[in-house]
Amino acid sequence: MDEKEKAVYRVREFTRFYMPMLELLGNHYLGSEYSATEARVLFEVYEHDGCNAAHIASTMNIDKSYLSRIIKSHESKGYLVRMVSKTDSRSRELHLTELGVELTRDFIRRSNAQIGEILAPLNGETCEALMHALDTVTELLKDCRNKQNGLQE
Amino acid sequence: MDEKEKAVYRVREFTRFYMPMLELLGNHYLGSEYSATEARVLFEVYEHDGCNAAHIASTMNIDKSYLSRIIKSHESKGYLVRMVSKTDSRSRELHLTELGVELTRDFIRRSNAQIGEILAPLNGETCEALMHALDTVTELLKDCRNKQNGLQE
DNA sequence: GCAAAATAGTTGACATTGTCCACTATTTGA
DNA sequence: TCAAATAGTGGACAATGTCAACTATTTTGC
Repeated sequence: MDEKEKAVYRVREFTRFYMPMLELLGNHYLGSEYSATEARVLFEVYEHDGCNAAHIASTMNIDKSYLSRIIKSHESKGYLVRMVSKTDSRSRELHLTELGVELTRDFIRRSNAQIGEILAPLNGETCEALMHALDTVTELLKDCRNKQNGLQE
Repeated sequence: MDEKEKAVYRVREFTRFYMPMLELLGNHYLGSEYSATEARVLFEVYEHDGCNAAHIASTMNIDKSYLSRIIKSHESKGYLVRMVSKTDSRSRELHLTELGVELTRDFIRRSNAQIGEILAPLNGETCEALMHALDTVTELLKDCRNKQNGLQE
């Protein structure tokens, strides 16, 4: 097993450990009454106010008809509003309502609380170490991605 | 924002980056015709030959009736066999068939290939760095878990 | 040893989640 | 200006997951 194979094995092993640890598996978002997909749609609009369904469908990689229904449901619950775009009347700009913003922020709070609970035993030093290690992983993987895109594009 | 809050934020940020990077979202396992759940069941039996459904249900945290049907389906496709346990006749030991082992190994090969492709630009040195960083993250998070379980149990 | 509780697994009914295809309306582009 | 592309909707359906009831065992407490 050479270095590269070891690293691949290690990434797989890490993933198997990391995902269940953060309870990222399963369908309900942080034990809320909303599915992970429903929550992510709200999150997407929260972060990209005024985006349209096509944007969400492509970034989340989900079916547009499915998304259409999720958006409809969010609208009916008063979490977001749709406004016909002025530049393209096929497209509707999505905006969270105050209620939707509240709900989304509550998701974020709960997610923070959950992770905060997991990290509770860390002290200043180990916090630093964790963040540093996460930075390293992120940098290395981003480098990989950039180099590959650089070659292809 | 204190150290702890920074770390929590950093973990969330990392997760948002890491999961899509490895294409861990979505329902099909590595573009196969099997769902992630179906594949994970095979994987579980592959790693724990002779385990029973209860073991899988608890480690995967899925409904036993759902699992019962997945196992039935795997059996009907010839991927595994069930044998009544000699020590507990309520329980059935699960064993992959040769075909099931083949399929599972193929999943692992494909997963390795996929991750290998992502890691392709790494060299010996950066491989080491990545593995070391993953080890650090794993250790720190495991410590958190152990300390918390230590307090509770 | 025995009744009650717990456990392994199955099944039916159902709810949720996601996919596929056809369709309208609009915009883009040759 | 007309064909192709894009945004979004809706119907039909398939896949995925949940809940409760049930049988057959095993374990537990007495």
